[in-house]
Amino acid sequence: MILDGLNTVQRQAVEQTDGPIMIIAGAGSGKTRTLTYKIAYLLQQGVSPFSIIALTFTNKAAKEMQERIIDLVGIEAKGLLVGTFHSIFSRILRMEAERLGYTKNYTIYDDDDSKKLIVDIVKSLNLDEKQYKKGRMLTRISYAKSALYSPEAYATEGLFLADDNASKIPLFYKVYAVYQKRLFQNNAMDFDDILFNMNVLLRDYSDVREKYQRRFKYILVDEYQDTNYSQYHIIKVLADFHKNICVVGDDAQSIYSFRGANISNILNFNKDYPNAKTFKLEQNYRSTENIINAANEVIAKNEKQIPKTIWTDNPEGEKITYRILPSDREEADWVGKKIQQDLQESKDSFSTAILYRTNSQSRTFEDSLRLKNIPYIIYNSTSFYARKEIKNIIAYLRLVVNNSDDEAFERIVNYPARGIGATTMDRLKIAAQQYNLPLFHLAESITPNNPFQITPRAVSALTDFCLMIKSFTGRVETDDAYTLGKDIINRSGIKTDLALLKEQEDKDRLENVEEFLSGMQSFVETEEESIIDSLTGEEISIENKTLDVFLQQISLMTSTDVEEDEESNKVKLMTIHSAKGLEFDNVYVVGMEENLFPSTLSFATREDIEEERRLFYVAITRARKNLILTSANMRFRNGSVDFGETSRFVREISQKYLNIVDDSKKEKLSTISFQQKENNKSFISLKKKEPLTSLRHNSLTDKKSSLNLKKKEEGLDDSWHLAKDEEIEVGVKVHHSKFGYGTVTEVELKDKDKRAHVDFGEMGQRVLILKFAKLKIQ
DNA sequence: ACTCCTTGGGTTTTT
DNA sequence: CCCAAGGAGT
Repeated sequence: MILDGLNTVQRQAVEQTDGPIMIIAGAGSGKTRTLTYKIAYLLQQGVSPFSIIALTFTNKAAKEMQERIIDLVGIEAKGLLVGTFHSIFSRILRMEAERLGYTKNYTIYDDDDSKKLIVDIVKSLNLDEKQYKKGRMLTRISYAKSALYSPEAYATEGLFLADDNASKIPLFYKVYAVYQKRLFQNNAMDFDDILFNMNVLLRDYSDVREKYQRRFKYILVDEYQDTNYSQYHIIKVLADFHKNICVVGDDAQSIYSFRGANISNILNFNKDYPNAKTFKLEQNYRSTENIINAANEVIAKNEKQIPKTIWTDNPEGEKITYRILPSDREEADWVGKKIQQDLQESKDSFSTAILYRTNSQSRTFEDSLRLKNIPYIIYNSTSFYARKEIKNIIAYLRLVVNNSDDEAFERIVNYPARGIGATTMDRLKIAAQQYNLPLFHLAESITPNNPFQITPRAVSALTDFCLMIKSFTGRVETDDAYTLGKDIINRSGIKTDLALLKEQEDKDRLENVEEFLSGMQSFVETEEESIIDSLTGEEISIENKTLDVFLQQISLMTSTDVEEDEESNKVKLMTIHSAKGLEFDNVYVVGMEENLFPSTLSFATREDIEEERRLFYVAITRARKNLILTSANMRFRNGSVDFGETSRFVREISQKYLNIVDDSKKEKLSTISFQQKENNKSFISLKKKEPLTSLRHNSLTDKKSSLNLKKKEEGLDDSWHLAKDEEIEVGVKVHHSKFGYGTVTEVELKDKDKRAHVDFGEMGQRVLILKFAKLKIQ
């Protein structure tokens, strides 16, 4: 019997097939295991795979689940609908798009596209771009959509309007309205639209609603604590007929409120479904006892949570290491060296991750690992597809598939250069706005004597361009993605353009293009999926290997969606957010400093701090065996230097689980290995005699910064010298290599270090630790 | 029309 | 610091 591998609660949760079910699954408690067994169990009970839908947050989680189910029950699992909210609903929307006025080839806009569109709109409405910032606009639009407020509904909601007024963006509702109109005109949806429109579809079309309500007899939702209102509502509607809904989540791991996730969805599940059965998976199979104990201590500091006791049978394990280092560079250096040692000790197992709060922290670690020849992979939110040359290719593909895609049109109409410059584009855009038409449709019908003052030469260039695109468009339905994509890349001139250039950078780009093409090829070569509903014989969907399907797929891909062989035997670098759901033997949580983690931006409210704490909880519960926390006393951030105190989260762990090593007070040179002295001579010499600024990340290559340094040093004559600690007194004039001239306003002794508060005038008030600051004095 | 350079602005997390 | 947008020069 397949349920043998489960513990009592897991088994109960699996065997309870019908009715509303909530599974509270602590970190490492076998959540995925329970979910996959549950689906396997349903199949074994004779439930058709076509009547099961399982929703996850990442493609990776979906893929893993699907594979594990196939392992359990074999080929029968085929036809199961397992995927992310966005991927499954965007597929359903493709089939039903016409009802909502889109075509099935609608484009999915990413944040970049959305932001460009917003800038355009803000300009056209003559609004102040500094007040109506694109990022802010997008966040607000996203917020409105996630709460299911259409532009019309938004404009009649007094609370929103009052808030916009108070925030000095009273016309935001207009931006939102035009944004939505333009998206629609472009036959495009942003990420939130996929969920929003799914809601509209279910609300307005009873046949569609009933079809899916009846079809999905069993609905399973992973990471339920991270659903927003829009997602919550889709699930609620879909489950309304059979009411077999099983949600799995952990309120302690809710970390996405910034994108609208609402923790009350999980906290209030029992209110929505009063007869719901709740199961708590509390035994942790992943981590050592020390790690679990520490994690429990940390999360106990939060007020809002579902009571539960996470425990483990695992051995106590090593203590958690907390190591303090002098600077971000030395932090990265130390982590690199430690990983190198670990590697030498256990050659075959290679399960190590470096987790950080912000993407920008990856740089120093990347440098450090590269220097030591340790293979690594960075999961960055700006991934392969975000590279310029790839974005250009994708824009071609998008325009071919969906001629109305203005963002794509603008991006490539003159790449490679074909004589369609800014003036022409401005005129074309004015015309398009006048007629409320997509750019392409205007461009293809324009004549030499047009009323828009577009020159005959430009008209001819535009016509040629449109004809070329159209010729490809005609092949979308018939050709496979690879054949068509290859032709587009060859005939558009992109390849020739890159091949002509001789710089190494262009060669790299050309290589990326080839890689992209081979990605298309493997997409085409994977088996075609045709899904037939075994109950009704109805064809549910056919995923042909055409370009439109390819595009839809890649627009929902993220940096974590890489092939397994690409990530095996590599150190994995990612943000803590991306690490959710993953586990590693060795986990380094770096940058454990107040202001960085928790982030300054979270200090405002208790809720925000609690979310940061949950994030920390997620971070430490990724570790199976070894957990290492590090912090740096000083760190370069946004061009200036930060002095960080130990994060409050570290202090929330009792000493009995911690092994604290303060490596920041030692003579710095002693921490640098022989190998590095060889490789990094100038780094050392800089450190010896230069002030702080030369420790910057790029000190070896960044010419600009050394120039800056010189500029600031100019005017310092020989009478200026490095100040001794005792020379620093209130009122003394000092010079700092980065901040310039200043006056000491206060001197204090803290953590055994003498610190000076210095007023640098325009550069602001700074608190400097004297032993690092290398202040000069006359 | 294109390229290079300067300037200015942002700076948490992402499907 | 890093990027993107705008300006100046070719």
